[in-house]
Amino acid sequence: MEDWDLQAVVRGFSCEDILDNPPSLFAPLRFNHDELLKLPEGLEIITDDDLDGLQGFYNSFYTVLHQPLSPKTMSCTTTSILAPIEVKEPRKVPREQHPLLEPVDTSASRDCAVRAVKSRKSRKNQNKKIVQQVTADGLSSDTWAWRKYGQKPIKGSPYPRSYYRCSSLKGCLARKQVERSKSDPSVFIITYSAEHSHAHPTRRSALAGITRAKNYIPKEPTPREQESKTLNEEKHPSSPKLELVPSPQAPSTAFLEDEPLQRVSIENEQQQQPTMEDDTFDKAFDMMAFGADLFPSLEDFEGFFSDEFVNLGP
DNA sequence: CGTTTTTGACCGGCGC
DNA sequence: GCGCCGGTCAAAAACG
Repeated sequence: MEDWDLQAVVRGFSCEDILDNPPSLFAPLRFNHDELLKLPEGLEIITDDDLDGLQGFYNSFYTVLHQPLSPKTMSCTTTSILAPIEVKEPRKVPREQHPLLEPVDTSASRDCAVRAVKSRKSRKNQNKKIVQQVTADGLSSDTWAWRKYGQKPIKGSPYPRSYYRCSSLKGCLARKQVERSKSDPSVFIITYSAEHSHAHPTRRSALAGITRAKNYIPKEPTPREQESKTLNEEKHPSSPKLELVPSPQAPSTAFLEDEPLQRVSIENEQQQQPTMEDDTFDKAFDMMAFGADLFPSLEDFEGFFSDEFVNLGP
């Protein structure tokens, strides 16, 4: 990976930037297997089939949410894998003329994308713990919604440890522990474990962008969508249609403000600090997970894309 | 009334 | 087997 100069390619690539900046949210993305082979993490779960699936899955998003770039603008993406392309003069081109957007098998694409994302998540959930030290008034730098489920006195410390789980989505494995430092009571030690299995609930602009795109597609309301929230959650506990809405309150962190004091360490069997490459791929996979969460079933996925703007056939 | 917090009970891992 | 410890569960209370 030493000779893998992604930095020039991905400089400025930020998940938040992308999600907050609709023109580049789903810029064309080329998954080049030869180049992916040089990446240290995430690669091992990507087979050729997965790669094709990810490519098609991603391109489906791009096709629907943004009009394809002109071939001239597109040419600069041919040697990069994760380059968000600045959209200067977007113009609509027929799908069959687009150099990167090939016919998509929605079933295979979505399955491959979901499989790849889940595989990656399960690996990461087993290994990574992230420890932060924050000031007393700086505990809320993470804007996830947490629910406290326990508190225990800790041997050797006069302060108890509080246990939190993510309250945004049933089944989310994300955990968080908070305890006051015994050596410096003004500092709180936060330990995160596992990862969220859903999109960040506060990515408002991204959701707005998705909503706007979906509004372009006439869609008959399904009986499921007309059910009450309670009934929906009983039948579809992991449905993101409800959970993606920003949580109106996060009591466990509502009193917290400001930025974290510092990141202390990342406890991981394999790596101490995420590299630029790893971080970039994490964000790319976050985007994939965001898409996978948005469409909990294949029916949702195909219903979203099978419209007059996208020709899914060969 | 739905959601979150509190808090004692419970459980599994570990060392002796 | 026993006790300790950390993590989780779940019923009741509190909250908005």
